[in-house]
Amino acid sequence: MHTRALNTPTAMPVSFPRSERLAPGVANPALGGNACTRCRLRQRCLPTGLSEENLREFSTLIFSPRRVKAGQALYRAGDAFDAIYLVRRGFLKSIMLGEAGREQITGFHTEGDVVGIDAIGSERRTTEMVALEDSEVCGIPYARLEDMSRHIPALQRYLHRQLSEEIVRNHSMMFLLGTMRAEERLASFLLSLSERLTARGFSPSEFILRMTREEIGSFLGMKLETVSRAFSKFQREGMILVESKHVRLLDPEALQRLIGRQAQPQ
Amino acid sequence: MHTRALNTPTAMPVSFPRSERLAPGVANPALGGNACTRCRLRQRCLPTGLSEENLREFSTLIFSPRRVKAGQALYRAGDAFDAIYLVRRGFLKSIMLGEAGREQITGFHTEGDVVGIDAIGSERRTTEMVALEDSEVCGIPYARLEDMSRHIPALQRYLHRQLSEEIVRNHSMMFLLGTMRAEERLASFLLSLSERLTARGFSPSEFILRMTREEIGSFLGMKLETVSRAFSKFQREGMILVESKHVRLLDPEALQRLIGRQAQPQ
DNA sequence: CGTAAGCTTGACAAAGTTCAACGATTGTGG
DNA sequence: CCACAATCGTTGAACTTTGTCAAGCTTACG
Repeated sequence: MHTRALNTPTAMPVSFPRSERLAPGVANPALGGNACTRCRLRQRCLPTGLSEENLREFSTLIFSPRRVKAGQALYRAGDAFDAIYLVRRGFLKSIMLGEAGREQITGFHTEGDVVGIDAIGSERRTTEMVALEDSEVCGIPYARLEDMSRHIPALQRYLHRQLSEEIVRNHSMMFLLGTMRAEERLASFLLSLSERLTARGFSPSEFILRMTREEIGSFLGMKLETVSRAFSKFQREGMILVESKHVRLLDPEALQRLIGRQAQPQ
Repeated sequence: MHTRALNTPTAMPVSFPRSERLAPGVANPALGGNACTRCRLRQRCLPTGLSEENLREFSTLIFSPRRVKAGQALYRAGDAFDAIYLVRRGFLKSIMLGEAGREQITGFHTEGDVVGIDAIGSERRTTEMVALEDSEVCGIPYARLEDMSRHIPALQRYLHRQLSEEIVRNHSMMFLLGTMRAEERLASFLLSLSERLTARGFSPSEFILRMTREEIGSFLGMKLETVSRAFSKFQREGMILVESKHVRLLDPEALQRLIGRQAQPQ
């Protein structure tokens, strides 16, 4: 039935950009110093423009990959902030906790993403990072990264770009939460998910949601029932096919149009 | 009535990042290169822990203060990103523009704040910064700041702290927009405004709003009528006194309680 | 195989928006 | 300096969107 690879943990991407693959499951030679240069994600996660020597030096920074099982936390609010992480495999959510048991998901993260960078400047974590499926991350001790970025300009630029991207993402999220209605939010969510998966070599139109309706709702600032109804409506109107976690976008332009219409001057 | 001296920095062209390309960051003759050490805001806006020498060097980075009149833009979306700014006086809003004329205010800024830092990593501005009252900002060319932060660790830390604070602020905003109801948002807004003003030595309980109801609404993701009604309700219940832009907090604890109650487990 | 978790849907309630009217304030040009 | 226009703020009433509660169904899992 499916002709395209889905974004399941087992499926390999169909057209992985510059596919440079290590046999899946092969243990990373612990701190080999050049582990990164052989990583299948190096195009995506490493700073560009490093010399061979710099790359080797950078490589020594990195902790050997750490596993985080589904449901487990990579870090919790209150933990000391001492490292940022590169997601090597899997899928995670970051959560912000407030008073009265209120909480909100502030992001979903998958392979190639840098996570945990938001705590820079504070001593402790203010958010929590929890795996939604079995995942693997590479830690980079932040103090050493900061040091090293002082004499490797490309690394400094890399760090700043990551921070900047975090800020830009947050801004679009504020925009979404501040100006869009429920259906627009969901449409926007689906399109951006599709975009991110495409950039990783997966099918742009068909994917598996790794999170529950409740988690989508938390992220988008709405209740799970509203998420569910919006999914059903999109399906009824022929824009998507949805069956539980399995989604297929039939008419992305329609979703885009749904977002675009609103509010003209005067 | 203000007196206007035509040969002061006041007369700077509005579009200076584009046209005024020469000598960015050259020490301002009028201010003698150590202007910062004598600035009334130095405790608040400068990096801490700089040696005398470093401080002097940092000082040479800074453009002489530039005025932005109420209603004018410091920069617009699409402008080249080449500097960040320290607000020396006044009050500004940052705006994010979307399709279909949608827009959202993503922040309000006043003296001592660092603004325009969000575009790091991109070539161009993605947001717009507009003065709500006559304001004055000091520009810092970003490229040179990045350079200099390489050999002055305290400066690097300063930069990272600013970025981090931006991220943390954005997260609380996402939390507010994602989990709070209209009245909670407004209460939260008032309390944080009070907090910020207190930190600047103003009265914690009485202040003048520099923005309209519509701007508050845009920031908080609600309509101006809803803002107005919430104000009226707070007043009716004795929590605040409000008369147009003039606000007095009578019972901050009640506002705090209003936010705190909601949602228990199971 | 039974229980828990997740998803969908309906009916109703609550919150927020829209539209409209009107008063107050501000700013501008005569 | 006044008069007029424009902007801003408040409030009511009708309406729309979203949340709440409840039921039933499916799927996952021990």
